[in-house]
Amino acid sequence: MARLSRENKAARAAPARSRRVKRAAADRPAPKRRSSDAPYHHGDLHEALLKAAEQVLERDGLPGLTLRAVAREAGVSHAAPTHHFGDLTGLVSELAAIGFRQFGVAMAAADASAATPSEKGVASAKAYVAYAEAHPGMYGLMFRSERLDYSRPSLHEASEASFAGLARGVGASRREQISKESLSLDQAAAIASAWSLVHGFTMLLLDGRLSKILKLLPEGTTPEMLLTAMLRLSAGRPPRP
Amino acid sequence: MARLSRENKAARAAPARSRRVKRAAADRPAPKRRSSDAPYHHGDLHEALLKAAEQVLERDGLPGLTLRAVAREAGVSHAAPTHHFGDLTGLVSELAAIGFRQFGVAMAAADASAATPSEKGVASAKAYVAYAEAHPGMYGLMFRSERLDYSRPSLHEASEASFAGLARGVGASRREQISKESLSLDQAAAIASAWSLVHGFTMLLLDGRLSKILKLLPEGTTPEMLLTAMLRLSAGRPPRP
DNA sequence: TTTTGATCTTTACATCGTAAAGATATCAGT
DNA sequence: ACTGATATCTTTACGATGTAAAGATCAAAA
Repeated sequence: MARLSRENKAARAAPARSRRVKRAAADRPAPKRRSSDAPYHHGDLHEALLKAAEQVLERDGLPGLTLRAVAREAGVSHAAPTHHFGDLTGLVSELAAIGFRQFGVAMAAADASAATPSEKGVASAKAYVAYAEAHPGMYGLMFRSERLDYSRPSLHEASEASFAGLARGVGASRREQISKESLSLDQAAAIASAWSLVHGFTMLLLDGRLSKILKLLPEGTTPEMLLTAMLRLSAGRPPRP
Repeated sequence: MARLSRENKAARAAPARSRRVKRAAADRPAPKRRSSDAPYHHGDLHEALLKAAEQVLERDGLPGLTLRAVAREAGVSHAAPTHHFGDLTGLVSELAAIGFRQFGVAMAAADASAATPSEKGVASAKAYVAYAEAHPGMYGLMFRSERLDYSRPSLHEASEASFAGLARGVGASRREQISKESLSLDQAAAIASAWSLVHGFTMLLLDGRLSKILKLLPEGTTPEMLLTAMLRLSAGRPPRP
């Protein structure tokens, strides 16, 4: 089951160097990249840590995303991230905020690429699922992590923006303005339905819970084709042969 | 002996009793229930551990569900669960199987309580969400835990049964038989849509991501009312004032 | 140049999962 | 009834993790 048992599999770089060399700035961490984008003290941690965290996340999944693993990946001591993010919740929340921004960009691009409101809806839904499939670790972090702190401004704002985009898209497909003050039950139901459908589909797909359904479908049917059929249904169209 | 002065933060029950009395079977663990269903060695662990695990889960959430916390709750040593479940994955998987069975019972009851296929669908959907609201820890364990082992027969079978019930319900509402051999794209889309909608709604609700929408609705609008409106929409009914 | 403060490293500790060895009670076989 | 075998539970031990605290190091202000 690949319990990931020993965890020693890292130990990639500089196992012997820690002899307390003192002085010798050229011998800094730098086990990985050493590009010129290190204009600061030891380099631009904060940014480097976030990149390392995303790599660890997509490589080892959510359970592998630990402060120490990120520090290893970035080639710094295990306590270095603390100074930049406070604790694991801090790091994870900042990373999730980045995810929501990437996600928002992808959704906006899909929306802009389609002409009619109905086409925009389909394109957005496909982009939604496509993002999750391309970045399953990130999507899981954003939507299933118990360690997110939404009181952090960056995360709050980024996720808020994602939601606003969704609400605007649904409003457009209904040809009405979505107020920021109040919603009719019907508007709320439309928004919640769209979000629930696509979010639920994505979660079930990432969790492998649709594989049985997909296996019973004609050879070569992709998740995207299934999603398309679902959207056709919920749009009230007649079944297609 | 009786080190035990470690991990005392809980210490909810019987904190003084661990005096190592040797001999004296009546003084066994039994810090909690002491019913007559203890026909075995020290009592019926396995069952007691599962009950303790559910309590810990619903009290402290998924992150609080640790092997040692369950052992504490049951009043046994921290390594006792290992012998019954192998590891944390084992315990968690068995507990999830129990959850799927509870869940299946609730869904079947809802289905049986309604008359027409369409009413059955609505009742089932409400029962789905109601179960998750009543047992948020369990639902999270079943649908968002990364530590489930579906190769375990009990879990595989229990979750399989849940899915079969869902497929059967959707088939009934479409007045057609769902084959176990193959599905049409339309049938698959109907099943996946129903599941995605209700599962997505549940996840978003439990994560608090619908609270903003609910807050913009007329005073006193409950999640269930929102769900009802959503189901009305997806059934293709006209909006209701 | 010297001091200061931010950045990073060491060290330390409590908790967790898990393995292994020691204790204890139940049961089978005589 | 006694004795050994076996399942059950406890102790002990180890590596991993998050996090706090103290020490070291470097950029830049003074």
